[in-house]
Order: sequence, then structure tokens, then C-alpha cells
Amino acid sequence: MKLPLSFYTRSDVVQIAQELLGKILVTRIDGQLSSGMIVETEAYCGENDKACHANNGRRTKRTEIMFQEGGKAYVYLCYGIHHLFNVTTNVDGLADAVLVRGLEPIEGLDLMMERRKMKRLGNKLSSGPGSLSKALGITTKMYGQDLTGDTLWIEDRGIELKPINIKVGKRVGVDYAEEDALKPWRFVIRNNLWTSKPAV
DNA sequence: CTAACGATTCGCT
DNA sequence: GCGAATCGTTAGT
Repeated sequence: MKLPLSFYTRSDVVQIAQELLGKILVTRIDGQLSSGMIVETEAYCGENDKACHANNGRRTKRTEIMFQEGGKAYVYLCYGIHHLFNVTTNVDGLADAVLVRGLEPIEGLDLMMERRKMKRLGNKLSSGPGSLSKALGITTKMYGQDLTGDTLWIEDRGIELKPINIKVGKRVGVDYAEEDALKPWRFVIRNNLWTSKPAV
């Protein structure tokens, strides 16, 4: 079943990041379905987290969506090349988000491989935030998409993870955030092939 | 208006 | 393992 708005509007973004492991991220573009299980996430908190784009009152055109009510897609371009997909959380006025960094493909394998221009299936297909966005066809056109809509959404298919199967670590690529770079806000599924590089 | 840089990936060595 | 690719956003002039 599709996750309800109430899943996203809760206040503990770190908790939500952890719960998103094992959920299914789905896109439907031009009638074509593709999906995968979320195997890696990172939490970003608007208040008190220098790694977050919206930290320190930076409410700009780009970060605006994070300040609104949760349950929307925050997509932005990184290094001029890669589209990174985030889920916004919390209530109106609080800019929290969860970055999805790894996906285990489930449906639409051919479509994903075509988008990624890969000849053979490999874990590079959708591990890493830029890669999975491209595999699912997520671009900045999806900015602000409602996750309770029918283009881009997240499902719960009853997959349950025990705490022992979840690894926790510091976030990737945020060394500039000083002391906040050390926060244990990265969650990955243990022994899953589809997580991005540095295993915690 | 201008300049600097990033929540990265890929290809080559 | 290392470096280039590449452009929107941001902050400062």
C-alpha cells in the first residue's frame, strides 16, 4: 500500500529515514512503471544541521519545497550532472528531508537499463543517489511532486527489517558540515548489494 | 552581474 | 586510485 501523508509529516526525520529502508520507491512515467526497494538513506534536518541545504534560514527558490509540509519530492542538480532525489518530511515551516542513496531494482529492469544505457545488469544500475534517480527517470521536472500522487510514490509491501539488519554510519560527501558531518544519520541494509560504495 | 563550488559518477590507469 | 565533466544555485560585488 502507498504510504499516507501522515507517514511524512512526523517530526523525527532520522526515524523516518530508518523506516524508509525496505519500502518500495515507484515511478510511473508515460505509463511506464519502474520501482525498487530502498536500501540506503540519509537524514537531513533544516534546524541544527549544517549539511542541509536549508540550514541557517536558507529559504530560497531551490529549498522552498523543504519548508512546506512533508510528503513532496525535493530533486536538485549536483555537480551539474546528477539529479539527487529526496523526500521532504515534517510539517509546514520545518525543512527536513531524507536523501535516497540506494535502490534494489524490482520492476521495470529493462526500462532502467535503457535509461542508464547499460548492457548488462549490475549493481551500478541504481546504487548511488545520482544513479538511482536516472534509473527511475527522476529529474528536476519532478521537483515538488506530491508523493501521494500517481507519478512518483513510496509503497509499503510488508517487508520488515530487524534492527540487526540495519547499519548506521556518518553521511557521505558532507565533510564541509563540520561537526554535523559526524552525525550517524546514514542508514543502509546490511549485506545488500545495492548500497553505494563505502560500507559503514 | 560575476565567480566559486557541490548530499557525484564514470572512465582510464 | 585519480581526475575530469558540467551547470544551477548561492552569496557577494
